[in-house]
Amino acid sequence: MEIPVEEIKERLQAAGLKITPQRLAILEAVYKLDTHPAAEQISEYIRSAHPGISTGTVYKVLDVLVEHGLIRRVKTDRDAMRYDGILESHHHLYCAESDRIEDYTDLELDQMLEDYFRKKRIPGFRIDEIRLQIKGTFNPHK
Amino acid sequence: MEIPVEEIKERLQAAGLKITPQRLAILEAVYKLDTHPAAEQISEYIRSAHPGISTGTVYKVLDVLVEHGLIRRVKTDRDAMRYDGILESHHHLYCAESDRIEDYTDLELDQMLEDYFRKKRIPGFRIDEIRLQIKGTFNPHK
DNA sequence: TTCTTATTTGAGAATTATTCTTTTTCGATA
DNA sequence: TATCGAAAAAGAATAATTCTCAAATAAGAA
Repeated sequence: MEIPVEEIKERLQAAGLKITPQRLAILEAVYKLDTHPAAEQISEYIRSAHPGISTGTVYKVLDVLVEHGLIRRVKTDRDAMRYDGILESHHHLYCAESDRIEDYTDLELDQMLEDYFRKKRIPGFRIDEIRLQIKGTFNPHK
Repeated sequence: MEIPVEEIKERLQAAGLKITPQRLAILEAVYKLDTHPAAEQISEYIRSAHPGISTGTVYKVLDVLVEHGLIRRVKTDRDAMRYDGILESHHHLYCAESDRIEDYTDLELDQMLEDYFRKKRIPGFRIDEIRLQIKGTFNPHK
């Protein structure tokens, strides 16, 4: 996912956020590291080009970006919070062995789920969004 | 979910685990607290009856129980890891407002998903389990 | 039942991830 | 370009969890 800096600036601005070098660097990092990185890995990545950015800033900026809907949190059964720059509806493949998370997009599936829950309501609950955690193994021994 | 102690002992034994008062208390607590408790809440709960159990032990025992498939981890977008004593296939309703997690069991849905993924394979990935994170709001204003 | 041994626990220090506080800096509008 | 409120830096503080190691104990053997 290669997004030009201009586009990133526009997104920040559209969200009503000031454009700062730190925000640019961090948002760009989330886009580039399409491995659902943790804050730690984002820090590490941006430090090569922007050595001055403090850890606290990374966390704060990530929070702000999540609050303003520019990125998403992805939680695993493991340790740290991870982040995802893709906003389109999608699901995740989790591999416990490798701790890898991959995106899974499937419009047909989404349609099926939407149809299903339009008919079958859940009493006392209004659904905003459905995400599948698909657990399994990458490259299973053939 | 009221499970007799004998049954809990059997489950531990069936998993090849020694029966200790700590394990009994903790597993019982996860069953009783059917609110997807965090380690902290489990600690607090069992301390009333078993004041001596140390925090480290709670974490260690929870790990062991997860490893042996007696309970499950449930992670939210928020802070701490939470635990779930229900092993039957089920999904979760997340309410960001109240931080509540409720179980959602739907065999028809499970069947639909199973049928779907039997036909539509994901290349290079073997599915073990699918969990839905259904995000929304409890008791939406009518 | 008592013994034996590997397993488990307690205690608290250590680590990790994250948040908070204060001061300083800086982006954007006028 | 001056101003002001927002954002960042620094690092202390907190929360959740893990680790270490000595002491206790469950479960099978004798």
